[in-house]
Formats: sequence, C-alpha cells, structure tokens
Amino acid sequence: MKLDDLIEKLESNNYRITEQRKAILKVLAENNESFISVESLIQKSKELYQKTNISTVYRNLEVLEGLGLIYKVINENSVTLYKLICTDEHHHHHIICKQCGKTDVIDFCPINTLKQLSKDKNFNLTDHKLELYGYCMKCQIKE
Amino acid sequence: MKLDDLIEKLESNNYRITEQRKAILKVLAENNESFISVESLIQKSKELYQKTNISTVYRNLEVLEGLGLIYKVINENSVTLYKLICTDEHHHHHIICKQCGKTDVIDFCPINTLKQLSKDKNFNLTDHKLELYGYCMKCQIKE
DNA sequence: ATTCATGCAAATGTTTTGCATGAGC
DNA sequence: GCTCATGCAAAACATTTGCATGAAT
Repeated sequence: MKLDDLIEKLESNNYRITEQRKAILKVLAENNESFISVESLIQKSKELYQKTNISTVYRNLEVLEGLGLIYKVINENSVTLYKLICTDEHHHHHIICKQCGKTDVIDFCPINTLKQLSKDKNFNLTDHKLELYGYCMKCQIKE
Repeated sequence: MKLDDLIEKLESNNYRITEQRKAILKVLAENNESFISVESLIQKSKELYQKTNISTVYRNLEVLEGLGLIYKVINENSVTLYKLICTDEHHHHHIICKQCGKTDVIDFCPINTLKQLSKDKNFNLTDHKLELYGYCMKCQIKE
C-alpha cells in the first residue's frame, strides 16, 4: 500500500493528517518488504520528523490495527513487529528472516484442512497463524 | 509428561529438587491439557507452596525452556503461555481455545510444502509456527 | 561444607494513560 | 473555534537481575 493511499484511507475515516502521522506511515510504507520492530519504527519516524513521540507511535499503531491496515507479530524474543497490509492482498502467510527481518509472502494456506481438523476436535476455528522463520539469501551468505 | 518423569529429568541434569520447583512442575503437569499463562502459573504455584516467588517461577521456566521441556507461545494480547512437551511426542501443532486456553493437538503439518516454498523464495527455513485459535466445545456453548 | 536456588527489592523494558497544550480542519 | 492528536511525565505491566540468605546434596 502506498503512502498516498494510506493517507487517503485515514482521511476518509476522519483522522487528521499530522506530520507525525505522515512520518510514521512513510516509514512503514518504505519498509514494507520487511516486518519492522516498534523500536526501529520509532527511531526512523523521529529521523523523518524529530518531534515524533513514542506515545504517538503507539497510538498510531493502534489506529492502524483498528482499521485493519497492519499485521502484528510477536517473535520468539517477545519483540513486536509490524507490517502494512496491501489492499489488494488475498489471504497469505509470511516467511521472515531471523537475521534482518526481510519478509516474503508465502502464497499457501492449508485452511480447508485446518478447518476440518478443528471440527474433528470439536473446536470452532476462528483464527490461525502460520509463520515461517529462517534466513534470507543475503543473511545465509553473510554468516 | 508426568511429574515424576520431570523431576527425574531435572535431577539427571543436576538441578536440585526444591518445594518451589515441585509446585511449579505439578501445576504445569496438571494443567497440561491447556496452555497456561505465567500469571495463573504463579498463582497456582503459590497455592501449592505459598513461599513460591515470581522470580523463581520465571527462573524455572527458563530452565525448562533450556532443557526443551516446554512450549512457549505469545498470544495476540502479548500474554505468554506455556505448556509442557510430552516426551513421546512427534512434531505437531496446537489448537488453542481463546476463551479458556484448552488445547488440543493438531496432528498435521505441511512441512514439506513449506520447505519447498521457502526454497523457492531463496530462504533457508529453520522454524515455523502453526497455531490455530478458536473456541472449544464448552466455550461455544457458554457464549 | 559447598554450591545452587530462592526471596526480596530494585532495575529494566515495553506499552498505556491523564492531562494540558498545540495543530488540523 | 472546535476538536482531535500530541508531548510529557507518570503509571502500569511483565520480566530480569544483584545480592544476601537459606536449602539441597
């Protein structure tokens, strides 16, 4: 999703477009080939617009989550990572590089099997998480 | 995994068997049909042995993780959940009730597909996470 | 007796919140 | 001008750590 589309989306939901908000969105949009940690998001947003405050970043992430515009994952070290959702996306999963965070789309989901298995266990399936972790080509070479 | 086996496992790794440790292990062993939050684990361990301290629980969870005896998941609300691994278990995934935490084993994994897909993306796959969330039969009825 | 495990309290890190101020519409 | 978004500082949590004491072997 491009920056302009994001801004439009927020405007159409009656959110005001502030410099801080633009900085945060720009960082997210420009880093969308990877999940980004809250920490880097804060740092990079500050680089773009110095006044940007931590609370503001958190509050904006909340807004984006509320609008369903962002993915959130928590990795094995309890670090929270975010990534914008592209509007034209269909359901899919991700492979995430453990070294650099680079992300790729895994265009596969065994959802029908999962539904059937849940049903067999008398569970009503509402959500599922399929995340792959490994090393991207660059990080394989580096090591 | 039964309590006695756990204790034996710890002993054979030169860990001392304290009352606190026994309480923590007992809670984990007795709640092994579900993932349990750190919060309940602390509370229930205290019920069994009043002196059990929060730090002790965390330190013991660390030990269990180190020995590969426990699963750790972090749910969508950033709550950390644990569950003992049964010794005779083969690789599998879980379905977790969002209401009560009840867990069942999903004896299915599309690992070969995932490996191939990762390879296609030039990623070296090292870990994967497949978690299902929903409502167990009891919680479906309650609501 | 030795050494490891624990309790306590303080520190750390992350996220949230209340309130006054300032910016967007 | 009105209202929402922000900054700041404090609070709220979850987790970790240093150190002295006590328990397990």
